[in-house]
Amino acid sequence: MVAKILCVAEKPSIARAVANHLAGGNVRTENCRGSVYLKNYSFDYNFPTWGPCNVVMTSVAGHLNSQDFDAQYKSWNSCPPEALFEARIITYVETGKKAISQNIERQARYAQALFIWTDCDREGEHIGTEIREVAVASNPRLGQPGNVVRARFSNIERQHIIQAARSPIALDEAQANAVAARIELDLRIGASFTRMQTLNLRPLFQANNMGDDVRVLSYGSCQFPTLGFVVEQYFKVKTFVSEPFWSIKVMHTKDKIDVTFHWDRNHLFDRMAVVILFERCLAAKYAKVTKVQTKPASKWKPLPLTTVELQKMGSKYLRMDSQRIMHIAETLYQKGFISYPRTETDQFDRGMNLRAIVEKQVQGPRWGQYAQALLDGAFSQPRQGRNNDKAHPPIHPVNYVNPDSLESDEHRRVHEFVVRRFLACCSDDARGSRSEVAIQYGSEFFHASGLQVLQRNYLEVYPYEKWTSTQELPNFQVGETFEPKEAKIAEGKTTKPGYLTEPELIALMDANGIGTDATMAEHIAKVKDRNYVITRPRGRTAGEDGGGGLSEDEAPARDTSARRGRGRGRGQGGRGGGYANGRSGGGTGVQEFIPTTLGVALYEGYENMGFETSLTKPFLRKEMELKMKAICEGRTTRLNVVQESLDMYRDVYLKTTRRMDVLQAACRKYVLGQNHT
DNA sequence: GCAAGGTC
Repeated sequence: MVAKILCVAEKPSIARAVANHLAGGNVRTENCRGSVYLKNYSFDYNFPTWGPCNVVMTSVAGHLNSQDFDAQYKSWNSCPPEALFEARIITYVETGKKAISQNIERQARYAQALFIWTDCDREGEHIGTEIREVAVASNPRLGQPGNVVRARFSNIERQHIIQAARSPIALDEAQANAVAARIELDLRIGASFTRMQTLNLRPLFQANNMGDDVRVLSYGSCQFPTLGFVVEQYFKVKTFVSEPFWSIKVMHTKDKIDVTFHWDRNHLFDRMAVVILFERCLAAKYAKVTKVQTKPASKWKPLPLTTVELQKMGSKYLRMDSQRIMHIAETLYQKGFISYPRTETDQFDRGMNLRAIVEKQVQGPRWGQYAQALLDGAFSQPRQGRNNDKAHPPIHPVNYVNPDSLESDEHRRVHEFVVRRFLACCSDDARGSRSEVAIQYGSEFFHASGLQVLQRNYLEVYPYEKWTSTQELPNFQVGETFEPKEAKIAEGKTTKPGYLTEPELIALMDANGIGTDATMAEHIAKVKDRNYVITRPRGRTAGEDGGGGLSEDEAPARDTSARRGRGRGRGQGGRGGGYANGRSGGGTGVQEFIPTTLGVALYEGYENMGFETSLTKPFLRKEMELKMKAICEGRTTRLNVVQESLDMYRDVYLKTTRRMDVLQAACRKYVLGQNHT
């Protein structure tokens, strides 16, 4: 008798890819009843484990189950919010997912084995247990040991998939348990704190006709740290005090070329000290060349594209916010133009045929010639980053599409970026030569440097980065002495930092483990939606609005309408710049984040309570991550982690309600313009 | 009406 095997992937795209690889062209495709995008693929395959089989390959679409509190807790007035720390949680399949779970029930009924093909990460392991639960309920025989297995795969190259099909392993229960703990904690803590905050603070706003601004005062383990980053930068801007500093500059002209030598000490904050050192320079009268050096310099090509990098680059150069970028990347993916857009991987698998992907871009009107040049010999293997999520390759174009056929300019910009980034990855680093001249003048040392760009290489196809030659340095010889044309003390001052921009916020979230590649943009959108922060386009230059504007360090934003046209550029770096290709015009497009009075009030309120572990800082989320890791490694259990964490949050919750006056005072201070004390 | 995580 031929065995029937049911395979279930995490998403339709994986089901399709795996089915095509295993079926070798002989596959029957059926629509899944009640779902427009789910397909069932039937084919025959000879698994070493089960012999010749009839296979049905299908998928879910992410998590199958949802969880919520028992119906009796539904109303916000049904119980004190802290009851949600213990309230019974029910797990159910949402209406929209019924068709998916029914499909698995039907297909599992006569299967001898269930072969799970979810992503090989923690969430994938948990989704695997959800699939198993549905399948075993429909066909208890699958519950026998060894009848539910999973595939171990880290990309969808043919050979790799076939290898995975031949060597199934067991689901990792520990990883699934870690996720179950996260789900429970996020729900209990999020819901209880959200209700508590809303019920206690909203009346304050309503009494002052600000009820419309405050629908829900939500708390979430990702929302609050995200808000915290924005508020902390706001305070840095607000409390910034400019400090004067002084430096020495030495100017000279040789071979009709003007050079400025910069002080090795950069600058000092003590004017008298600078004056004394400066006088020693003048007293020496002659400067002596101590070093002349010309050495190769290169600017490295970018790493293969991850989701976080796409969002950072996009919000910096493509004039869209991260949520918009992800939405567009998703549609490009679904149409088959780019690979899966949610990936942490910044290394291409060695076995991947990158030249074949480059070849598809040869017909592109704007970058086709460049792609052809890569194929004609300029191709260079991409750099390897340090991240690999073992589930997806870096984001890359998979098929050629004529940009003019894409539905909007935003789609064209995101698509063009993905293509150009990929081609840049497959190119050589930019090459140049850097010359340096160092001099001693009195007791002090100075230097000048010049850059000549010799081969632009990847920069030709990647206009988002700049690397330009500077004026060449005159010819100096070591040991040569000269009397500088001019030397002077230059005065400067430290410049005010800017508010957080979207790429900076994403970088902070990424570094602190707040959210995942797929959810960061949602958390940012959420704190905007909650009226905790607003965004506005970053102004172009200091003092541009020519007076009359509000000063930089006034109160935080009070409404949701962004005030335009003020603000100043950052002192150093990170200015976003314009989109290259001569299309920069009109503003940099990068958005900056400013907390609202409400956002500052929540932040300050919790800070003023003086808890050891602040809710507005990323440590708690980090701790949860560590605990999940401990579950995965068998050092603790799901039950332990849930109990421990709930005990801790219960404690914070209790302290918060006891000191609700502090939180309320902060709200009054910022939102209602009243002083507390 | 609450969270964060998958995914369409």
